[in-house]
Amino acid sequence: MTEIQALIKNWYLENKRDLPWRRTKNPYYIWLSEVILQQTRVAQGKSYFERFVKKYPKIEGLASASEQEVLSMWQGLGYYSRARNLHTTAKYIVKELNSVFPSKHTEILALKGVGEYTAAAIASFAFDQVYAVLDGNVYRVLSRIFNLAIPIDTSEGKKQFIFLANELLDKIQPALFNQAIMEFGALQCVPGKPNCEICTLNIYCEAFKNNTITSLPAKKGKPKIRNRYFVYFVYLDENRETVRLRKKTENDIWKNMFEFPKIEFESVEQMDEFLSDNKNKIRTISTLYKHILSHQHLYAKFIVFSDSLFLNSPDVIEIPVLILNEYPLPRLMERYLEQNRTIFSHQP
DNA sequence: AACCCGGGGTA
DNA sequence: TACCCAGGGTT
Repeated sequence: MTEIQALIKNWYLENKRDLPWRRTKNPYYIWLSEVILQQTRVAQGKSYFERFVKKYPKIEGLASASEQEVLSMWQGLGYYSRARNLHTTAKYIVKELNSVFPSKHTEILALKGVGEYTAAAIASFAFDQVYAVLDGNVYRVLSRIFNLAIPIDTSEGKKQFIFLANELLDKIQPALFNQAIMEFGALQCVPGKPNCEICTLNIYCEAFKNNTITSLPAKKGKPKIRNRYFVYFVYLDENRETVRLRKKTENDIWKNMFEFPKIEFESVEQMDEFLSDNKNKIRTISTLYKHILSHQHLYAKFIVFSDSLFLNSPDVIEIPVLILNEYPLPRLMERYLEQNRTIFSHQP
């Protein structure tokens, strides 16, 4: 656990961006930046932050501005209730709190427009208090490191992630660590396909080990379906007596079962391109098989191939067609064999 | 728990 | 297109 903490902090110190709100401990500026960055990318919010700071260097200026002016300053950022709440809170702090930004977590959380995430961010960044931030980045990083597939958009899921976030938080340097884990999520542990090969945490990342990166974090709203495209190579010998199989040892579907050697593609287009490029070596080509799994939709074509590609791979074995049924085969393979008994004349 | 709020970047 | 972004408030 502390090893993971250290790796995240070290990664941050090596890779962090130079951002204006990281150069201050002024709670007013921290708060302003956090509200601007709610559901907003750094690249989009940065110039707005700079303009606000220039126009309202102190919270009194923001408080005495008109709401219309504040909304104009916010124009183009979206989620305009943020601007209204920002203005309301500035007036409240100036008038009721004598312009002193509250430092108690419960008081920060009570401010209009400040929720759990923003309260933890302000408490840690401005006041070095031990509160773990939990934003979209942190959900993604935690779900992957611990391979936690519970949906993040449920109350039970949220509870578990809050627990994990507090567990992993560096209690000595909460501000540094909070910045670090978010930056790590924003730059390295990105949505979609992160480059896990170069990630300094990959040896501790359970999702990387289990090949579940792209399906995390899980959400209840819409289950994430991954589309995959396979071309299977059917190597029948001349007498149709043997065929080649490969044992799937990698962390993936159908681990330790057998299938024909295959190439995977990212899209139908890529798959079709490969097939047309090699059509002179293809003796027969199957129809497109669609195979539905809970989290993946597989699209597969089977080709009888007259080239030695794969034949010398160490993990490809030659199997008599007669004993194919002694090997554990995925249902997709089984479906193909059932529909092609004429090709596999030795199949019962 | 479900819904609303937004503009913009990215694959 | 679909997804996601340093989320929060209301119902």
